Amino acid sequence: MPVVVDRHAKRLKILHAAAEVFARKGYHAARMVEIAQQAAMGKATLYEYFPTKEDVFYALLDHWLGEFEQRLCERLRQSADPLEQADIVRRSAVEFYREHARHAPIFLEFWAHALRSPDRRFLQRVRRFQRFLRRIGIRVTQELVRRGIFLPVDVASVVELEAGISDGIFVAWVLSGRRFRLERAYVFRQSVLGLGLLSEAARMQMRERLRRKLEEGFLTRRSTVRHGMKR
Amino acid sequence: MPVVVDRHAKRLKILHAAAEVFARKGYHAARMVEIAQQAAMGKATLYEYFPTKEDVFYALLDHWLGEFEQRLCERLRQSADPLEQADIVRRSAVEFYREHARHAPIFLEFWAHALRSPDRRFLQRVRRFQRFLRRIGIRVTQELVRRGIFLPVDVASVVELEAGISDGIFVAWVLSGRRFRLERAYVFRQSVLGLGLLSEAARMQMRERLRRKLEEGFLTRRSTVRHGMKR
Amino acid sequence: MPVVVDRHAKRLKILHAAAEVFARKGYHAARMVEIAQQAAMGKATLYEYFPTKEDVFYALLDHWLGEFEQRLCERLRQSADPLEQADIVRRSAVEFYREHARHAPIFLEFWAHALRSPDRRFLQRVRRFQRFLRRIGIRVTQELVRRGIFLPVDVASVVELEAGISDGIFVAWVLSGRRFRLERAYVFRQSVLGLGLLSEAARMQMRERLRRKLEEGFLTRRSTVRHGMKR
Amino acid sequence: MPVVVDRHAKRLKILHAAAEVFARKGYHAARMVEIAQQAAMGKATLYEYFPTKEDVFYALLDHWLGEFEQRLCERLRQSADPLEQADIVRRSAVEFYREHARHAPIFLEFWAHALRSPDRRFLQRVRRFQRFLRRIGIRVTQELVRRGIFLPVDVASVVELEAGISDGIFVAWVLSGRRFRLERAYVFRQSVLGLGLLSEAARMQMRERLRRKLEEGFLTRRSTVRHGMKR
DNA sequence: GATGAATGAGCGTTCATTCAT
DNA sequence: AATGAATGAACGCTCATTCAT
Repeated sequence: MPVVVDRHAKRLKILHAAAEVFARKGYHAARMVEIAQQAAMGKATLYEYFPTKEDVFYALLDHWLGEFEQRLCERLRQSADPLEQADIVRRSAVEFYREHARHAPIFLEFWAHALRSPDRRFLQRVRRFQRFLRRIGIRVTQELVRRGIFLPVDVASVVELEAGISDGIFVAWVLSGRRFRLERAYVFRQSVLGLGLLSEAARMQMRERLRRKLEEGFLTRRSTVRHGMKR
Repeated sequence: MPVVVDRHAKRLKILHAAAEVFARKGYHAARMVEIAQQAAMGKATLYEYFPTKEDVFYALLDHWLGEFEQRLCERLRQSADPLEQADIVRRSAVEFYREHARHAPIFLEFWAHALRSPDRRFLQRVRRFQRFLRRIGIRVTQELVRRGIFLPVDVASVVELEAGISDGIFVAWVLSGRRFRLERAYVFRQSVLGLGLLSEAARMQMRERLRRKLEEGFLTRRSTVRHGMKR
Repeated sequence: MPVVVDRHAKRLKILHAAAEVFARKGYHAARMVEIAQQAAMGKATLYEYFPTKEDVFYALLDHWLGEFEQRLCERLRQSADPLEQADIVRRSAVEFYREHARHAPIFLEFWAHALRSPDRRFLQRVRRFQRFLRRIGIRVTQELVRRGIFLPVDVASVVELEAGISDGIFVAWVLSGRRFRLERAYVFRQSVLGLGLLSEAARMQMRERLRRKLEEGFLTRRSTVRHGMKR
Repeated sequence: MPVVVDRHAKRLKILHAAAEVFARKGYHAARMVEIAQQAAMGKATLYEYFPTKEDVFYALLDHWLGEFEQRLCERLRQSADPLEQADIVRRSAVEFYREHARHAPIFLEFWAHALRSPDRRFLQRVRRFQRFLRRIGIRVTQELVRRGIFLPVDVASVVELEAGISDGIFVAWVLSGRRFRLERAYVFRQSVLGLGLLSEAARMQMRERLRRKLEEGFLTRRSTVRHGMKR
């Protein structure tokens, strides 16, 4: 039993080390020996836990997505209100990305890798995660429509769009060198979508608040993307 | 003079070959010899045109982005109306992505590469392209606000969001195995944003049409992401 | 501790193998894989011990010169008499060259390489060795002058000349296909220099013996250079 | 006929260009394209004159040695006195080396190459040159012995030694970074050998002059090898 | 005759993985 | 279980040489 615990802890240690090195160098430029050094263990020990380098990469993907899935499930269980749930999802995503800010470029590689590796696990895992997120999104959105808060819309499309926006903001954030506040961008997104999707009644109620958000934007003076990009 | 033409034509031939191989295998797994074979020339000939493999990769990025920039500029010159210009941008983007559907995963790699290569050109080029797009977006959006078509909003943030959404839809499209129609997704996005950003007056006018779009969605029955993902 | 021994032993094994291959093919024509085969190990193992081919080459130079320096130092410690020391130097040089007869051409390459490689270590090492030899030569010659055995001469020049002669004989020996006895050539050199540099008193004493050497020469009938060169 | 002249001139032009590049980079690091550029002609044109790179190298060796042989022959024809002839040989050698000071390292490479190239021409040509020099040396030395100027010595050995010394001084000169005056070193050599080989009668006559040379040495203060070597 | 464009054979080096301890 | 030493398969790149004009 303690052996199992140790084994699991060591696996995690390797994954954390791998995350650092992958983030720093990229999957291909990362060397197994660097990961081993980062994990403060011998090179061959890695192979006791993962049969190949690609398996380490996959395990990292699975670990992160699984962790997020689990955390989100737990939190959603604490509220039945769809609006609150929408907030939980958004906050969880932001939190997750912020925690892994250093590792952000790895996600782009996961996607690229998933699309081309003969190893189908990557694409399958990514899609499973997408289905997971979309399922939640659909449940929440359907409830919003049912309650008359949202206009009658094609729920699946809205969710697909929201998910895409989420990834898109993330990409922009990473490529900009993380020069804006991710939370504010998500709130801004929410406001725009809200103004677009809310039913007339709900809209009337929230209009002023949302418009103020739109006027504010999310690109603060000190960290405006446009300025940051000038160099 | 014919030499110049030949040289340029051969450069393009190499880039097209490289695009195929990079798309099929990914940048790292792509072998120079494969690119040479694909281009129906000797391996060393590549090196007459590009000093390193990374230079081929960069040249491809530059070629595609430059091509898009140029094409978009030409088209925008043909209209002064901001609404039409917004349409031109959207249609050009969709057209570009569709043309390069086969090469789509390469863009994810460009991004990932830009974020980590010691070769700064990649990031610089990507950011230059982003500035180019955002500059146009800002001009168009400002005009829309000025004319009272859009609500008063933080224009830079809206443009940043729109750009992010655009990339996000593209990522979703690619990861889904291109299971939905890209144009329809863009139109859907436009409708949601429109309902969110339009001034009351403009909104009244277009509401019915936009709502119908929202009800329709962009995930057709035959090519729904959820279905596609079942496997 | 045994690890260190092994590591050092393996390094030497590689150097010996490299010496064979360099001697057979020359530095540039020598292939790393040949050296590895000669050393009965995998190609990559070489790189565990030496980062580049040029480093192997340098290590060989350093190893040989260092070995000679060390051996010579030890032997010189056993005698304080300058005449005996001159003999020790001469005998050590001959012994060294004979031991490395097979590798002789490599030395020409060391010289050529030292003169042109951007890697300054080669030239620095060769010059350090020269300084080492000249320092000893100067000490010995100064003593010979001080004791009145040699005429008053510019010691540094004599030593420089002697060193040059030594290298020159070596080159002639190698280029002739080693067709004369190296020791005898060195003795002959000693006799000529002796007759030239000895003071009158010393000269009187040794004249007959030296003249006999001069009459004998060092090109034996069986291995005359002129004969060897007829083809 | 004019064609032949042109062809010969162009051959020479190539050889001069090759000499520069070989001297700068060494035989192996020298690129055919560099030689072509240095010769201000197209790369393929070289191949109209020399079938391979090694042929250029050989032609250069042959050109230089042949030039020297021819020049020496002409000069020797102008005097019958062996002492004068010895001077002519020495002066010609010094003159030759000085003219080709820039190319000096190439000679080390000729030697190294001759010893290992499967192309026997190199060794044969070098040895032919050695025979040529030794033949002259023997004639001169025999005459010196016959006239009683030199002691009775083994002429072939003396000549072999002298040739070796000549090469040795050259090597020392090159490796030292040409920090001493080559002529003075040769004169110094002559003095030492003279004092050693002259018969009693001749010795008496020249003793004072030669001893002064020995005291002077050839390492001038400003350009002493020892100083130069300290760095 | 002169040449630049084209090329494939070849090599140094890397690194994921295995093995012996 | 843990590891450093060993390794071969693999690849980017070079360059002497050839070829088409």
